[in-house]
Amino acid sequence: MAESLPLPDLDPISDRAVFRQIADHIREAIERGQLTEGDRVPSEARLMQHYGVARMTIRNALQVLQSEGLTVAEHGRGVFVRSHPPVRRLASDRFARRHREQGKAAFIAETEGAGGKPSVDSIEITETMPPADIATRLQLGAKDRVASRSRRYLINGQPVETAVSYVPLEIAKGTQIMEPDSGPGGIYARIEEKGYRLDRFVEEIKSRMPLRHEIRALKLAPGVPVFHLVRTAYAADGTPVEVCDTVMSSDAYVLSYELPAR
Amino acid sequence: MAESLPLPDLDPISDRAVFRQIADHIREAIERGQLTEGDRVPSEARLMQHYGVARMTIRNALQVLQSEGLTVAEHGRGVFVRSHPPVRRLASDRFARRHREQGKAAFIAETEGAGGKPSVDSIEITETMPPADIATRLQLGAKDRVASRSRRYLINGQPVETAVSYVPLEIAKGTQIMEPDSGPGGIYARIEEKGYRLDRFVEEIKSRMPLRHEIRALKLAPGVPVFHLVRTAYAADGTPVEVCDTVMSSDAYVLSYELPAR
DNA sequence: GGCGACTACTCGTCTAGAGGAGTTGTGCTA
DNA sequence: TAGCACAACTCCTCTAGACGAGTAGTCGCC
Repeated sequence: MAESLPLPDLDPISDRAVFRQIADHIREAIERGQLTEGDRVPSEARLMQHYGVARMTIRNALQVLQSEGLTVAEHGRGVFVRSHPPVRRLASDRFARRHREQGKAAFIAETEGAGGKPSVDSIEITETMPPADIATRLQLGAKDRVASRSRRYLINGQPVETAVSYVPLEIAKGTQIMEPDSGPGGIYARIEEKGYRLDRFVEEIKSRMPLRHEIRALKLAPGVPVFHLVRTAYAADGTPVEVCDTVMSSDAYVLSYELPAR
Repeated sequence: MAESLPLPDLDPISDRAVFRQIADHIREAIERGQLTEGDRVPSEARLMQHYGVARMTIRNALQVLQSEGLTVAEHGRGVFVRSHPPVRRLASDRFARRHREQGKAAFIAETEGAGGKPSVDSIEITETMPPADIATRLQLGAKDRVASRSRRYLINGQPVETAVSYVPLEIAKGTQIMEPDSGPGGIYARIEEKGYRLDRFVEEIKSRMPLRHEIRALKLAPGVPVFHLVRTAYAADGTPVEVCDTVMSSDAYVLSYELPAR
């Protein structure tokens, strides 16, 4: 290869499809470090020449790597090895009361702690009927309404998470929960001020490929899955007081939990 | 469509690529429930006829859906809407001491509780040098060796998880940890018998697309991401006594954690 | 020096074919 | 009736082109 990337030739005996063999070669170059983050993969034209195959065969190979999340194609520039930005921890004490008492919302505290610049975006507050699964989690009746707060979180300008919180209207009404700025300590602080002492949270985590609107909202590269996390907050008497439905770029997060051995 | 699936026509004005429009149509049919789990998507030939486009264009559209995890192609049979098998919870009390005292390993207890048939597979026990990140987590020196137990978990014969546990050799030596059957209550019970009272676990979760060997080992459908979970077990004095590195099909699991509000 | 046009290179989309291989049902044969 | 051969249908791989559109560097003009 003129670009000094030594790709092997095709194995004419193998019954592995040609485009897969080519994908294998490039993948191995990445795994061996011959191509690293941000490097450009040889162009389609070069690869066609090297392997002596049709363009569609090369494109199939590149498609494999892209859907594995190893590369990104940039129109007019080339195909590049994906960079894996430093990940951020979601510590399991992120909802500790002491943080609320210091007036910091979890996301802000956490991001600043990791040396990033947090920002929040697209805040929308509405009064609506909750989706059925949210209503179930909040133990609401068929006619009960909720306040929903949706927003998008960014670190250094890069979107990493979208979230929608649902709070029974009865609790949210007349508080700063209904306003874009939910005040010091965030909505959990407001809920506690209303007399509901928070007792525990339950988080349920799924992992899946993003839907189209999620790819847009989080500017996800192809082949990056998302965490879909639903957190329910319970008051001391066992009543659920909030459900937060969040979708996170799996690139940006390592989730961390501590479990007692009891 | 002869198959009674009413797909709209292409929008000749839209500047959205034809193959994307076609993917959109099929995706919407799935989302609206016109095509449900296990249903066959109209064949390439039918779609070519319906839309009046070339075969590669149809294949591109189907490729989009496949990489979104919505469909699976079966050679010689057709393209089918993926089924999402019932998911299983990983309750946050799965490592509670009471379970160990009842003699059940976490996986067995949990799966039977959910009405599934658990089995374990490919158990291999070796004495080796641990990978660097594992050594760090176990706070081992450069020459310390570990016992590694790798195995694969199945539910009703379907592989769902691979796991490798690393235990410092000093702890594992001479115990049932070195044998395929680690005895009642699993290796945590053995570690406690050796005098290390387990205090807490820390779990770190990433989500990513599977590597090739993981696709094979877990029989993953295309477009299914995996959870990569690393759990470290700490004794009461703060010493790490085990690290377990597991890769789970995101299809088979919803992870669930409970956090105190402290 | 600054700016715009041009050009070479990149990936994106699409066409129109080809042969291959796996699956399934039909219908004939033994 | 059991079993096998075959046909029809499916998706898989690959070729050889076409045009479009985004990017970036060069070069000449003002």
